[in-house]
Amino acid sequence: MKNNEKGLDNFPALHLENQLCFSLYSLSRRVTQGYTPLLKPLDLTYPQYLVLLVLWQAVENKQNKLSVSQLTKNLKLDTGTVTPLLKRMESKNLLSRTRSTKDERIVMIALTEKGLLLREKAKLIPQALLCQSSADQQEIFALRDQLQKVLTLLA
Amino acid sequence: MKNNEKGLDNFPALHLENQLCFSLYSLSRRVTQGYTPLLKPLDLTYPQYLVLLVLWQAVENKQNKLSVSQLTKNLKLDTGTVTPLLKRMESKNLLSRTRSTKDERIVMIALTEKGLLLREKAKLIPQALLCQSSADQQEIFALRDQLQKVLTLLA
DNA sequence: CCTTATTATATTGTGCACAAGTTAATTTTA
DNA sequence: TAAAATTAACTTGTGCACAATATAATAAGG
Repeated sequence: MKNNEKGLDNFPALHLENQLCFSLYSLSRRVTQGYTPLLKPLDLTYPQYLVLLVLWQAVENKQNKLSVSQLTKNLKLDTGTVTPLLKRMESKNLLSRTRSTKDERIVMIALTEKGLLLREKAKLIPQALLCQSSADQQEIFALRDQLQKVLTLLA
Repeated sequence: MKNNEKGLDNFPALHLENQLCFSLYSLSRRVTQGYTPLLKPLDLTYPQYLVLLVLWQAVENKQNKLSVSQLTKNLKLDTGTVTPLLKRMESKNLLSRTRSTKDERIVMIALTEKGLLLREKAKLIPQALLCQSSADQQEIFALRDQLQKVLTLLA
């Protein structure tokens, strides 16, 4: 009887621990889980936090409104994800959605006072995560740069 | 008027591109998107493919059954994710779910013939992805090892 | 103009992901 | 050995993620 009739062949390329994809997938979820307890007091989910990061950064550049498409581009998510996400955030009074008068296809997103003020609490989060990670800052930055490099290659 | 009344403070730690978390999150989704066109001909989603990877590897170790909890441990997912995932795969006739007689709390998962044979098609996938990635194998392995290292630190 | 194409957002349907709570079987312990 | 604790899997509810499609407004071409 041949080996493969018993399913005893070796397919090392198919082993879970050999796959970059699985490491990425696991670590990404693990990191999100690390954020959860810090975001819960702010009543935010992780994707909602990412939306606020983009809007807060826009404010620093004196842009107090972003279109939905600018947001989806920044977040690298599609409208099927972002539209309901923004609606949930609107219902929590974190931002407003207003249709542009110049071009009525466009919906502009602006932070509310509540959404802007949340930044004061959120600014403590990155440092808190670094502390609990026991990985030093150099390593985190190196990994981030390597990930961005691969992401660019795939884009 | 003070600077922060206009929201013009700088919060570089809150900038999207400075956050490891966002790079991980984006790249992980991007890699899954790379798998999708290759998995579609096999009628598999990415998490379903991961389940099969675990089961195929078990077969190589002459284990033709794994408990649900062994699967969740390998995949680092919780039962609320895995139970419905396995039911969908059972309904596609990729695997069987049988309650253990020794301990009736335990449900054992085994590949069907169809699930086992799918490995022959799936074994082409890792190489296909490497080819389209334009990143060389050394770099992929280095990144994978770095991710696993961080994952261990956080575990 | 008026049609055709494009763009911006929204909707629908499926499949994860996970917190929280449930149920039932087994193990531990008093 | 009966009560308490633990374990394994399931269920429920919310929130993404994305493919595919729809709708409506604007732009482009004839």
